[in-house]
Amino acid sequence: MPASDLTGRARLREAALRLFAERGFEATSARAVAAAAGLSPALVIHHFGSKEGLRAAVDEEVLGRIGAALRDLDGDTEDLMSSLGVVSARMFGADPVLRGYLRRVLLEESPASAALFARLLDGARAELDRLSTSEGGRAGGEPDWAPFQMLCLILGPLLLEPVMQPNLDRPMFDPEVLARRSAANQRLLRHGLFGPAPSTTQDQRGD
Amino acid sequence: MPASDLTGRARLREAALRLFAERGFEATSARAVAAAAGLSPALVIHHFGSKEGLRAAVDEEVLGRIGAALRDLDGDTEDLMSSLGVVSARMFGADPVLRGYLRRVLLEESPASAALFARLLDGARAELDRLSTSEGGRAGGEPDWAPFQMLCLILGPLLLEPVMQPNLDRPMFDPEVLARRSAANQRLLRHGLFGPAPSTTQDQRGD
DNA sequence: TCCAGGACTAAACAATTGTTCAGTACGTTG
DNA sequence: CAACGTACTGAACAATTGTTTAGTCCTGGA
Repeated sequence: MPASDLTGRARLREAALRLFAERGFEATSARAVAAAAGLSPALVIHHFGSKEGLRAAVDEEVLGRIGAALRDLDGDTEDLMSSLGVVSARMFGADPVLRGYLRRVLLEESPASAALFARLLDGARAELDRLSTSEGGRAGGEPDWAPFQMLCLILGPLLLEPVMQPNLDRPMFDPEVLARRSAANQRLLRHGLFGPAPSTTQDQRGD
Repeated sequence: MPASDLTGRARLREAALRLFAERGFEATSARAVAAAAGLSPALVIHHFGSKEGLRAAVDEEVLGRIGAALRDLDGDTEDLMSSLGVVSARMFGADPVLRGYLRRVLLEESPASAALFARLLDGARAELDRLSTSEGGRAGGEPDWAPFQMLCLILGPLLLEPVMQPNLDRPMFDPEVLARRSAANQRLLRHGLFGPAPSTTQDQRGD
């Protein structure tokens, strides 16, 4: 039981993260969180002031993890167009709980979620700028929409996982499946759906 | 007051659709639905058996509307690649309430939502088949992922509307904005992000 | 006319909700 | 040792939840 060597506050936060991701915030009672942490419901108030305070703490924790992962990423920009794919793989792919929580956060209209999305959008824009100069050409179409399109391709699988997974025989975020999807996304962004054939021995990083 | 000439059952269902779309199912009380419809909470039980039954009725209504729109669509396949864009425009674009409800439905893992998504996926697949033969070439990359990518581009704006809208100065589903986005999506699917320049006098249908 | 049935309501039900309160155990500091 | 603050608890609080019950109103068929 590795959860038990955490402080009570942290145990509550972890349990809340898991339950909020599974059932959503409204559908999760403070009692359920406390029970999952093996503690008294009154502790939620004692540590976080209110259930809403608990949500804020979980939000902060999650956004912190994402921020850290994004910061780690700036170091290894080995290949163009690969970075956001690595994010998607390392972060979204790794932890199903984090995926579930993010899925719910991105659907709300809280300032925090809008800020997170704006950050992701900036990342995509920067990546596309680098990419377009290296690719020689100017950005196609409406350059305003390109970063958004890119984000749709990356976040789509995250958001649609619950409805898409039943149509597949393998886990969507299995490393191999994710790598193949990333490769397909790269090809789409570069050449469209009907571009040159994929080189079968291509490396499988990036997005 | 055009809502008042509906039967009580329909008024409850409409109010529920609106409130569920706004706040979500769990966060909406049966009393709130009844109050919005100007009726007694007991009527929810009388007409639908339970709050869950009300949700089922709303689901059926919404899926019915979508099904009808999809069926209407089969007639006018004027141009390749345009159909799903028209769906997105006519259906998702038209009604913000429907958008909100769909957004929430697609995030759940109910059998109904998976079935709806499977239908959309089939539509995308069929569209891409038609498109790939007309386009001369075989489908690029992993043809398994192509329909999913297409759906991500179409459903992405729907799902991400709450977090994306704050980054824009015009409504995301304004007809003109939506047309421009559809055109950008078409170009991406055909030629990638760095393909030929957009012909400025292009018509604005499709996706 | 009577009456059967559906639409509809007010009032109350038990259960669950977030939260408060009084109090215990415990380590730290004076 | 005393005092204190912090982690923590069980029991209770008021409010809200979905649902039930008993009953009223009204319409349509016999």
